[in-house]
Amino acid sequence: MFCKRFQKFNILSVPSTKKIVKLRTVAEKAGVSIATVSRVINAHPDVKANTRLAVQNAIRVTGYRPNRVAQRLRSTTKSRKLIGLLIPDIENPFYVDIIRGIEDVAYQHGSAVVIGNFSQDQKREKMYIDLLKSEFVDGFIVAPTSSNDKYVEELIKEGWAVVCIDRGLTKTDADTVKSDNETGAYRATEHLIKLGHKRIAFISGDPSIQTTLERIQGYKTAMKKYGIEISPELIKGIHSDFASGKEITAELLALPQRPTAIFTGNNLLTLGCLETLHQQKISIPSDIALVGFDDMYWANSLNPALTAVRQQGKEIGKSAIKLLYERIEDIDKVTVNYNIKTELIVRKSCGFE
Amino acid sequence: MFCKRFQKFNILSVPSTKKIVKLRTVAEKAGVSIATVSRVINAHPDVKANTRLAVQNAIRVTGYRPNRVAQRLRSTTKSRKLIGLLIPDIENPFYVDIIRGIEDVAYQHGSAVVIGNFSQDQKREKMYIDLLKSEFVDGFIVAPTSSNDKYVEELIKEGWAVVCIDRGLTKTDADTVKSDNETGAYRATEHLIKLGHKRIAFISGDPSIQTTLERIQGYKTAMKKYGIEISPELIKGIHSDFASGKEITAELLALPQRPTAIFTGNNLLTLGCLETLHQQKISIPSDIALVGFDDMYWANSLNPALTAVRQQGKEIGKSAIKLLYERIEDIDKVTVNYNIKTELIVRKSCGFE
DNA sequence: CTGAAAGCGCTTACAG
DNA sequence: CTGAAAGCGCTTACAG
Repeated sequence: MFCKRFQKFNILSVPSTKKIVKLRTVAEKAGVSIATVSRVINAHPDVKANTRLAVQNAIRVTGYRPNRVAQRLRSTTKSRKLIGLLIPDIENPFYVDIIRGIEDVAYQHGSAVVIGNFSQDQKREKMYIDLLKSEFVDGFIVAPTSSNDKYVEELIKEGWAVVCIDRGLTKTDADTVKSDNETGAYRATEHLIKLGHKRIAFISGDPSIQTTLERIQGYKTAMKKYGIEISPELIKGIHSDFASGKEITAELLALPQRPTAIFTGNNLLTLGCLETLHQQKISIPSDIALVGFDDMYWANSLNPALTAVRQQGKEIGKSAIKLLYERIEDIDKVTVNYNIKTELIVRKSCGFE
Repeated sequence: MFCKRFQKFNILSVPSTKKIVKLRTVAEKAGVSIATVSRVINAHPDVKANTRLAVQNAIRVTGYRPNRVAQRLRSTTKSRKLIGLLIPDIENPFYVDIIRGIEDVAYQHGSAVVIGNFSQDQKREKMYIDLLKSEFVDGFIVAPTSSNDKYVEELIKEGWAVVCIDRGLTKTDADTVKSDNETGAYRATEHLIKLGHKRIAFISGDPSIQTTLERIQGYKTAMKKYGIEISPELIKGIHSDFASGKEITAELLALPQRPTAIFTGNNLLTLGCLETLHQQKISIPSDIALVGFDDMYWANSLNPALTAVRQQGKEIGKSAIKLLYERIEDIDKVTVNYNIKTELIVRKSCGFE
């Protein structure tokens, strides 16, 4: 058979079919049954040391690798090292940080991660949930679309191992790992207040998301604490994306009485805000001070460098997958809530204290 | 049985085991054999219309979803809609763009994507390749670590469907989708030259990567074309990351004869460069002009907005997965090479023409 | 057009 | 401690 694909490599070579070393091959090599080989692979204790050695040797010699698909189909009880990850918006680098943390731990455990990005679209979310169920993942890490995301609730009720990230669920108990949004927003607002600002705008992001509400709460608490009146016109949120940041900043600048400081609710909003500010030649921090939620990798390359609330995205990811492993191990254990602490990184976009 | 997990929801509820509607359930409901149900699911033509309707109805009523694991184990010939994705560095947002393109098309096709981020680490790459093989993915999309990445070559030789992204393979024929790096670099350099610059530095990134070499080539071609002498001290590359960008910029600035313009080889290098520039209070573009390879989402939020070579990351991803589907369909078809065009986006970091 | 049966590569009681 | 056998949920020749 002639194979175009390998012309460059060797004109006579034939496409080898995918190599298939099975349990049977190893068993024959080692002179035992496939059951015994299976036991060695699964570290079953009741195998004689000599037998184990012989099998391990046969595995090495044959280059055997278990077929994970067959393993997954056969065994219902144990974890088969496939994790489903449901991300609301892969364009938001905050989630990429989380993915990195998850992937890091998954790699240590030999788990594979199947990713589904649903772009805040419920239909798409549902499709991915169904798909991941059909793939019989061990469990799900998911950022629910809302705090009463019915698909995620259903998943939990059906008995799947689920860990929520970034956002929790109100009606159903679930392990949750998120940032301490309220404190983070509080600190950022307080920082601005201490610098003498009173007209502080908050570009909040999508107000239907719990995270947004918590950040608004933090902002308000700080304002109240320092006895500053809260003007509703200064708290604005539509979506949590770049375009909204841009647009709302323009609205804010057009206000009869301009804010002297802006606090943006996430990294995309910050970038949108910056674009408008630069376009209108507003200088930071002399004309307007700026703090952003999310301390991204580019924050220090901005001019001026951005003062920002750092969320430990990678840490959130790591905690989430560790919790998921525990949940897989014991589906009925008490649920926990992790509030990963945030940190205000003071740089130059608010001026100097 | 008491279940802590559902306390909040309903103190009496019991964890339902995962719902299992199988072929058998549907078959009984429809009064046919499981073989017939299977045929309907797989859109086999030889099913009587009435039967098909009855089965489809039973599927709907029972809420049946095929077990993809069993499907994958059983059927060797057809695509089972699981794609393996091997990414060298998920921290580089360029790859995130690619992932988005891939995910977009995968979603349309009902494919799941298993992701492996190997952080430029060959051992990790190997582990993920083995893992994805064991999962019997339909095919791989991979950015090889180098142009003679032996693991990827092996994969192809073994008969797996593989599409390379961002970087090609020299010794083995493979479908490849990448940016037209040389032209992109050429245009950026030419832009600087036309603005009157002669001492143009190029912070190239990791010189062991093919992509880097192509960009260096583009830079050199432009310099020669316009009769400008190439000073080796102005072409520097270590790694393709933030730290290198920062470091090399500092070296460049310390040169007896400073460059008047810098061209950075990727988005991470650009950010590193910017940090050093801002720290040293070098003003852009009046002290130094800057062009970056990669036009990221933050480019327009910089001050000044960055002139950059846009790579169509999302487009690369889309083309790659489409090619992969074709390759899965026909493993022996002639390989193709796509050079996705780049575009110079002129903004303000080089001054005005 | 449809069904009975074999089998994908494993795991896991069960028996010895 | 080990093996023979059943079976996970499907697909696919084969026979009718």
